[in-house]
Amino acid sequence: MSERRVRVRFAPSPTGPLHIGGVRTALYNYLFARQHGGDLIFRIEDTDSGRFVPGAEEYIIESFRWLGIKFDEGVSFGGDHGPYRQSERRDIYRKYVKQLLDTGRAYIAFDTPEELDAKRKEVENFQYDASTRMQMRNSLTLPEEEVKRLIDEGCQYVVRFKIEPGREVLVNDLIRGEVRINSSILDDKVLYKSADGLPTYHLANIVDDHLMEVTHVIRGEEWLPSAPLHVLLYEAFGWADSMPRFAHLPLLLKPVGNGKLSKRDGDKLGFPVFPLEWHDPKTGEVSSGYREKGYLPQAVVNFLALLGWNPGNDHSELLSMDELIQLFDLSKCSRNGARFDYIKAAWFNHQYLIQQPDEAWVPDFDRLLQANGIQSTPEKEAEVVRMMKLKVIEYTDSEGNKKKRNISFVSDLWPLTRFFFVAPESFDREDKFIRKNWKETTAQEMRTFMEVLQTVEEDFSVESQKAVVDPWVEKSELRPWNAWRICLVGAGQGPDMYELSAFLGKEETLRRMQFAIDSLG
RNA sequence: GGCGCUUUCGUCUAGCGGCUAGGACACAUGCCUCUCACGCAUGGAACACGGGUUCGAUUCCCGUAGGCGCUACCA
Repeated sequence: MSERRVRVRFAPSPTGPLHIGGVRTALYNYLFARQHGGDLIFRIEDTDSGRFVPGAEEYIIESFRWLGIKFDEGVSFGGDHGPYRQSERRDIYRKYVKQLLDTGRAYIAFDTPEELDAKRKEVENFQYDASTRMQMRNSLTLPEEEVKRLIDEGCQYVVRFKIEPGREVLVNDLIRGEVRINSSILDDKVLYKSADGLPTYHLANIVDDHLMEVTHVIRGEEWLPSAPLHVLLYEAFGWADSMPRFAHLPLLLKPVGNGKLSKRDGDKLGFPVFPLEWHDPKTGEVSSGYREKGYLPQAVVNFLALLGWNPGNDHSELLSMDELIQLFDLSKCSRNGARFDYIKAAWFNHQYLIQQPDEAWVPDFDRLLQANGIQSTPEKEAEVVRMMKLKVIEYTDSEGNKKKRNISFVSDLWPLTRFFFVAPESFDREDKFIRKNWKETTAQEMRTFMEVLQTVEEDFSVESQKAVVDPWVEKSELRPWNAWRICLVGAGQGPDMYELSAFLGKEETLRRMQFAIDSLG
């Protein structure tokens, strides 16, 4: 094999938002291209005019921009192998369809979709191939003048690939090894439709990959059955020598149940299957996206990379894009479908989230508070984030060990920070923590404690409180912490009590205590 | 139905003829602590089945069963 520059492509169809499985395919192409110092091409396969969805192309481009997957050429990226939109390459395809027709590798068929449907109903397992094509209405069975007349009359037709039966076709797959199939089971695939003057996927795909000098075709396993057809097409064009290598990736499966991952699964189990939120222009339906759910792009990339590929035992599973590029290896891709584990996806996000600086959280946290009807200031929010990171995300325990909390998304913070902004309105006497920490004598103790707090300086800083409270705690031998926490939080959670009361201020702290005493008695 | 791909803990996987079958997520228990879904420690948990090949199979081959995909004038 000659030393060609590695060129791969990701070629979605703009029929809607980009599925997460497609994202993984693109990612693998990107990793492969980068590792080999090659090019990644972005091609739009819009040969099915009926399924075109406005905005899909822009959505896909924005998704990759967010994820940090960069293309070297293609739609919106430039390059000298264009145009990269298949609907703009009609003349090119026409030329190659003619070549196949002229060399007798393809023929014109006039059978209407209705006729074919009828045939399929009539004959069980009907297939348009060597065994049946001589009974159909095509340029093989009709006289030449008749064919010409039909075309001149504007009769719609398709061009079919004439598959030679009884041949063993070999597909050499980088992941699966040699796959052999007999050409007799292939049907005479439609390559071109006169109705819209566009080729089908198969023809356009081969012509474009050849013209764009693609060296490796890395795509989903759903294409494996048609790979032999593609091999045959390369041969028919006389391009067998420069045929790309194939690699068919395992599919992403539902987290539970049978079948491949679908949009429905995301809705049902509450995780996104699209990188970005998508507003369907036709139905108005909104599908959630990883970005809007609070995922970090590095986490999505890391998680996806490991779904169907693994660098082996000597590596951490936390891998940056650069590390992925270095480690990626097609031959180490697994061959069986991978269930989509959204719980683990959240764990990856946790890992990347806690590495972020405090400031990075504030805008998202602010949005979270606003969504919950809280008016606050950026300074206050930054203070809460600091406290939560200190206590909840990362803190040092009594033995000096660094500890971390399980926050997967900034939005997880709301139930953990609500009490900073909203005073407890009621208390659940059945709550384990409250039952254990609020006894008959507690109300009286809290009253006494309030008197002590009254004497703290008005600034109510942590230091001012400690100066007064610590000695009192030591002398009185009371341990007010848990009961105090009930007063201020209403439950057994939250940061260090001094920090919390300092944040709330003297007035609010005492107010909440009085309320708890009145409520719980 | 036909054709193809596939089969290691619940999940993602390591393993490429000889291992107490390893890791990660999840789960359970314990420790720590003024609370918490963290951290640390510990634990339970897998080679689909049946034949071969071999001194020896999780590993190689063949069946069976299960899973997945394709079977359009969609990609």
